[in-house]
Amino acid sequence: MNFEGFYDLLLDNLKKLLYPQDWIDLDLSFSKSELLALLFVDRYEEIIMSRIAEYINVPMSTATGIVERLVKKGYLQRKRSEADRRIVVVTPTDKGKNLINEIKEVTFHYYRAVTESLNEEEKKLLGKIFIKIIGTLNKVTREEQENKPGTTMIKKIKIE
Amino acid sequence: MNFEGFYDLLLDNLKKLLYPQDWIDLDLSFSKSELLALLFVDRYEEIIMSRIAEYINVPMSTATGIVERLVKKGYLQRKRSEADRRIVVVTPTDKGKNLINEIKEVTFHYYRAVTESLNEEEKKLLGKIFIKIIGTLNKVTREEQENKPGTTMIKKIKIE
DNA sequence: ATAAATATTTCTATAGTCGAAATATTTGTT
DNA sequence: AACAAATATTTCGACTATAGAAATATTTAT
Repeated sequence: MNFEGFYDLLLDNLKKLLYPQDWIDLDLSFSKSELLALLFVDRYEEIIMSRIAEYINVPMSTATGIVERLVKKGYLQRKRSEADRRIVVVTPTDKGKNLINEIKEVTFHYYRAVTESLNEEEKKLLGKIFIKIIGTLNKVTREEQENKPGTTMIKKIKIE
Repeated sequence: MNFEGFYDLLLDNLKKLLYPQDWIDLDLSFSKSELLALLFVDRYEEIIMSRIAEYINVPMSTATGIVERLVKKGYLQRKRSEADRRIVVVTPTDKGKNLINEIKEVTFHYYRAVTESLNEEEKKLLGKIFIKIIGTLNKVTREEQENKPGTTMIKKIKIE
């Protein structure tokens, strides 16, 4: 596939890519951040507010709102840490855990739909490609940020 | 890659996927819809409001706001159709076209970085997977919509 | 004992979205 | 030709999500 083809394909499907709420069409009205937060909390089983804000990349004040809504909907619960009473620990409720399992199932459904036509070797290769791509994308992004004028930054250069 | 690995990878990178404004980090503060609208208008060079609303999947009232902002920022322009004066035709300005070219360049930059990092075999498989993924997303979404109760629809069933 | 640091929430302003009503224009009907 | 219905779009008002600043509570350092 050449670039032109890729670009057209991207345009055709960008809309779908941009609204992943619709990927996981489970009749739940979640904002993107809420979805992220829920998945993140489930992953670590127990997590503090600052980590959530850090992970979804929003200020604490926003994170408060996101978690607040998930608590109101009954998917998460908050409690103060005993060791340090400034800290708020967030955990999924049973309802939250059930929901995440549903999401995992839907995800699995997609995974299988894509991979079922592949043989073992291809599946293995796919994993490698995936990781390579993500690595490359991260690298390019980082390089671009370093090249950005205006922002003072240390640029690492290779000495051969 | 098995499902567990895939799911972890997805979680790690979902955040990045969800905020594609940051992919195309060009120092312009665009909402997702604005980006979509701009790319869409550029693609057809000349397009009417209803098509825009349809494409980005928002009500007309929202589309009005989106285009309004892009016009204010100088990327798009509106004019009334001579043939039918109810219709508003939207076209990109020169500034808008330049911006889109920049976006295309950045996209190409990423595209090349990824394709260069892969060997022939990997590229081939990737192309296959890409098309498969998009097809699957389209299919699954469609099926889910057909299954939604309330909306009357024809459901196609396979006879074996 | 008190100042500084840390974790979080509350408050206020702002941007984007949506549905309903309003406006302007065209098409169909008699 | 006259007027109702249909179409394309915008305006208005309500609501949600987000962010920065100030406030609160608690812990750590001096």
